[in-house]
Amino acid sequence: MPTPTGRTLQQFYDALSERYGPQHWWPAQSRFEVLVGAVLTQNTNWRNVERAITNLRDAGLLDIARLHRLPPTHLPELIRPAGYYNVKSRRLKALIDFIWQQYGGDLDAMFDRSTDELRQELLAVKGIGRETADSILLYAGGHVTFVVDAYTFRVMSRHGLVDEQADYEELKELFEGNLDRDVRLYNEFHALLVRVGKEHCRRQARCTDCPLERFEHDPNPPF
DNA sequence: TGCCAGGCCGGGT
DNA sequence: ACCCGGCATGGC
Repeated sequence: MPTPTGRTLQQFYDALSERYGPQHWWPAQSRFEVLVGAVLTQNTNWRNVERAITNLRDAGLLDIARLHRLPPTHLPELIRPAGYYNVKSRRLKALIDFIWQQYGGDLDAMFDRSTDELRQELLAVKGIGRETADSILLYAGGHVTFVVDAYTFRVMSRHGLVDEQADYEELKELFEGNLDRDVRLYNEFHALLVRVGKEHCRRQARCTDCPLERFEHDPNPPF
């Protein structure tokens, strides 16, 4: 995709990739753990999510069948460190119930579905929004769907690369429409955006020592 | 100490 | 179609 400035989203990715190297996302030991983490990390520091996941692992509950059998009243205390533990318990339960009823608890069967169909089904589950659905699709299912999150918004808008008021689907389509359809690329790109967001793009601070400065304030946004 | 962290929902305008 | 309050812990 040539542009007026000669830069592409791929080059934007290259700049990040060169600076940080591979991110090895999603940080999990199984696909099911990705689903759990995707729900637990909603508006929450990943460090706190890790504590909750450790609790589940220690209890032998990082397993869809066991978690499905677990009385719902036991879940909040286990995931307490992740915050919002009451709502997240219901959301996790709703997700597991959905997989149980629609796919007999079989993740392979679930991910056999087409990306669009499965995305719609996941979005119909209470507590599963767009980012959570896309994270599950990409990082657990290996589906080619771009994940947008708060960091994506912040990093891209801070550097004048998207309109401040762009919404989720708009930003998602920007990436999907200007990159090769490649799971590895989508995986790495989103992880890198989180990385640079964490290190250089805090909410109430100007970006510092950012590898993306050469993309900034371009009167002719490259994409 | 107050602000922040890999959202989402439901109700109100 | 937006806008907002609620949800909650732990780190800095």
